[in-house]
Amino acid sequence: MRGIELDRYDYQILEALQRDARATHQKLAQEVPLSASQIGRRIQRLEESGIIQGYHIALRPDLLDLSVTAFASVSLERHGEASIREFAAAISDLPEVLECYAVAGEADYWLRIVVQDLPSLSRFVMNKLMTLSLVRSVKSTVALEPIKHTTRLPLQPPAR
Amino acid sequence: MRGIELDRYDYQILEALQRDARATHQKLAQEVPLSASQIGRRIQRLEESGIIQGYHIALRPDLLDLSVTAFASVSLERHGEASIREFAAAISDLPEVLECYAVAGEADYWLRIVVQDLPSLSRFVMNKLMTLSLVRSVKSTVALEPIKHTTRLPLQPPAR
DNA sequence: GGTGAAACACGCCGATG
DNA sequence: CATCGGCGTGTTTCACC
Repeated sequence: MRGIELDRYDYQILEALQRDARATHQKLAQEVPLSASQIGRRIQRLEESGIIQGYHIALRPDLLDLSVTAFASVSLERHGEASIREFAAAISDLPEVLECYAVAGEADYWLRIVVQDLPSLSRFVMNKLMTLSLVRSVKSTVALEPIKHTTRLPLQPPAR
Repeated sequence: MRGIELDRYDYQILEALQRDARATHQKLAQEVPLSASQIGRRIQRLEESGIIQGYHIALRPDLLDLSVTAFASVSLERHGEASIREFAAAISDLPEVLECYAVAGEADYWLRIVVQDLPSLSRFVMNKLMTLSLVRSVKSTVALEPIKHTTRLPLQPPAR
């Protein structure tokens, strides 16, 4: 699934936006050797192509009474395509689950969960996760401390 | 570490900004029963208090030649405070590592890694991760498919 | 790539409870 | 006295040339 062709300027724009998503076109024009109007047009193209998915706000969970981050490995009972879709839909409806990936190995899925405190985690795993009909087993681990958390991708600009 | 007191309007603003970080103050004023200028002032306060950490752009990794997401559990040789700080600093310098948490249990740290392809993953783990002096062992797993990925926190608005 | 008009953010004001 | 809405100014964006 390759998108449109990006040149070095597109990559420079993306790098700059990853650093500061609120930079104005004029500010970006100071870093990228293009005019502000060209930068605006390129950003629009990047948005339309889906490369730029959206603009998000980063909140500090600990200041909002969300002090527990946990991980869970989940194994399913069955592995048919319908089961997988059903599980995916159920996970999408759980706001406490911020990330979920299908993985190879011991478990089938891996989740990152954010909740208020340990009792909330317990309630969430017991009442919401394990009660999903397809779930066979859940193994959860509490995060002790966040070391790093970024949304910045390691972009590989073209050599040219 | 509790921050400033937030009322229901602050929560409504945060909810709305989590949905659309580029919403203008006027647009927000249509959802939250406050004037645009008040909303602007509250957002400023939320930024100053650190609750709003920043504004980010969400890029689609698969369209940018970053098709592999992997997870790694890392165990360290020693666990003194200096070792931990050294490891944290080293991880922060690795752009391929997007998330890292200290965890309780079998491993010491858990990482999420994004790279171009499987050979890149192999190179990264072998040459960059395992060569960190403090690392004793690394166990990595490749993500087969992303099911969910959001930055939206499950906010708990006050009852009042 | 540049230029205009419209929309926007932000600081200042008096009013309100 | 903290918080509010309205207004004016400088800035940004976007359609058009």
